[in-house]
Amino acid sequence: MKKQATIKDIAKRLNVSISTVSRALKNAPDVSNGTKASILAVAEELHYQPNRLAVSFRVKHTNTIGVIVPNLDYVLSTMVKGIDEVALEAGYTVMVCQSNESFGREVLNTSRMLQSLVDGLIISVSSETKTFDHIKKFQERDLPIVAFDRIVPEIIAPNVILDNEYGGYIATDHLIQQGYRNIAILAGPKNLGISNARMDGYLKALKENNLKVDPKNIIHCDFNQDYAYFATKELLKSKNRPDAIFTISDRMAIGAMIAIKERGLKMPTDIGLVGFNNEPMLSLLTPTISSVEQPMFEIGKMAAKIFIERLHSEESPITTEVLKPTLIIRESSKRIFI
Amino acid sequence: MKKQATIKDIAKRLNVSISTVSRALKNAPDVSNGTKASILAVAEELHYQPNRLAVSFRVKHTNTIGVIVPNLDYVLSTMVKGIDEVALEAGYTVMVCQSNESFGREVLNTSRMLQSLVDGLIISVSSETKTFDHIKKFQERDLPIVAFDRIVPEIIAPNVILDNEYGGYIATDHLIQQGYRNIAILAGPKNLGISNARMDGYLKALKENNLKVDPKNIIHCDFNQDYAYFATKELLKSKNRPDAIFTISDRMAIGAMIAIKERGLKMPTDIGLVGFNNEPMLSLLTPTISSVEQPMFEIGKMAAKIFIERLHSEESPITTEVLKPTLIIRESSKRIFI
DNA sequence: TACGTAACCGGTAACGGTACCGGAAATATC
DNA sequence: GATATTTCCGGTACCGTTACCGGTTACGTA
Repeated sequence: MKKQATIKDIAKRLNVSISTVSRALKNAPDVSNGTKASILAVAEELHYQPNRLAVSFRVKHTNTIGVIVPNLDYVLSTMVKGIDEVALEAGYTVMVCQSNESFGREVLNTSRMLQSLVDGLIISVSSETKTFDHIKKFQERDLPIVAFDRIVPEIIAPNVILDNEYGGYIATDHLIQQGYRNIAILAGPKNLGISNARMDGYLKALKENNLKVDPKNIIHCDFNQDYAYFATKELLKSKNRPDAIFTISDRMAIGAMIAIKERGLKMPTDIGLVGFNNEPMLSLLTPTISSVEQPMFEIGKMAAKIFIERLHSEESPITTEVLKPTLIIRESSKRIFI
Repeated sequence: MKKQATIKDIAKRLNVSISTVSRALKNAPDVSNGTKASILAVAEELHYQPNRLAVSFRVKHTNTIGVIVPNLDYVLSTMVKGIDEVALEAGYTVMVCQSNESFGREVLNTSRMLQSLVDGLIISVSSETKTFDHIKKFQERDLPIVAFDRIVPEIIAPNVILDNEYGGYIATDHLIQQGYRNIAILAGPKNLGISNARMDGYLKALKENNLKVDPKNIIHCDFNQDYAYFATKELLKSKNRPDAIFTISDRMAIGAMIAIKERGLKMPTDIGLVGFNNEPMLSLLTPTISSVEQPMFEIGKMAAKIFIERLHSEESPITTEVLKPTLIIRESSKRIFI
């Protein structure tokens, strides 16, 4: 039981040629129903399993799609689940690799994938990634790539991303509607795409509501919780302290929350807080925290869908799909009850 | 730039045979240093990339290891990260698939992996999985498998699991040390391995401390938060209500916490609570919740390590590695201060 | 009857490598 | 100087499958 049956075995068994077996197995039209049936029967009997490696080697594509993500946190892993969903549906196998936010890892992964002939790449680039030659190699081989979550500049490829500006806008606008007037933003690192986009939304909302922008209310800091904690602590010390904070990630919101509590301020009365991503834990905190929710699953599905389209029709247009987030309002920012 | 260079191309270029090129590329001893160098140079120049598919096809193994997990939650995804770590180190590529806790998906995934000739399987089975033929197929083909996280009965293979009994023990013992005497357990579904093991630890701790077991304090319910909430609600109504609860997952602990708060009880004074897994959010709740922490990363690394060992030395012994969890004590159970 | 046309099937090359065998040249051994 | 031994390299079969090119056979049509 160690050796796997091949089409040769079943050909021998029936005294037909391997070509006939090959055709019968893929239900080609030029095989009689009789032989087709007997071939199928013998295949069943011998527990024949096609050797995908041999097929892939022959036909030069593998029906597997490479997926590279910086990590598998809540957001990314549900996006991957979305990719998985439609890929499986369409008969593709998904190969997931994590770059761990490391450029080196990402390059290694792309190289391995290229060598094993994945049919293309769906990628959310690492934060370290500044050059894109490793990705361009896919294009040189005419393999489709689609970027999601984080967009890839310099590369002409479909993108599936969140409308980050809109996310920043609805979060800020909501705070304004709740009567907050001196709203700070804990933005991410400067020059980072999503960070700036979310901040643009913030600025737009302020402008639309005729609120002036106070530079002191715009804080750039790392995504992590501790930075946000210290930044908030500083922010709350100032004489004209903000009465609301919008953070562009939930982790940062947590940091801000801790600083707020330490300062003895109450949410939402003294100060409002809105995060980004809507991680499940937010509804467990006291107070529960408002957040902007991404359609993660849909983003994943969309990315895979577009990928498969491009795989089939050589020159489908290169689009960038922008999905809208929704605001989940909870206690931390709900000051007005109607 | 569309076609990839092959050893044939570089052989032609140098007027040597493809065998020589093949040998030179893998640094075989019977090629002179001179030709080796020139071959390497030309390979570089032509951007030669070995076709892994061709190699795998020829040598009948792929240097990729299949990993199947029920999902990619906090625990599992860091275990996968551990697997990734050592696999990459050892030159293996990892192929991760999620079964979504579905038996059908799991079977599909194993089948695809078998067809694409992964070198073996590292698996945490889905909760639906009751039959194991799809896994046995790997063994029939002499492919190593190792089970982790959830053990696989009926299959003779190395296991890497947590010492769940010990986990239950330290959690319960800690509660006892803190002066709690009437300790309930929210166990998982009956007949589930990890559930029973953790409960055994609970029972052992009670026995060692000469506390009698009250059957009403043992609740079997689903892993999810809502069940735990309702179960706890019932539990707290009884006249002789427990003064501490140990839940075998953090999700359940959350459910219990909500019920406790609703009832107006204070942790840790009125009632103690300990969860399992130590998900990051626990330290953000009020009160912060104690929990048993798994060495997730280590479990993943260990699984991969054992896997690779078995891959290389045909008959290394079949062990089951049992890693110890540690207890993280937080506010929800810390009643005695020294 | 003869011929054209489907319908069906077989033979074979090829995909990119590896492994094995064997041979020639260079070197060592006596 | 003849033989034995390395050292280095080429030839070739082969892995499992598909694609392509033909060749039979059977059947319909004139």
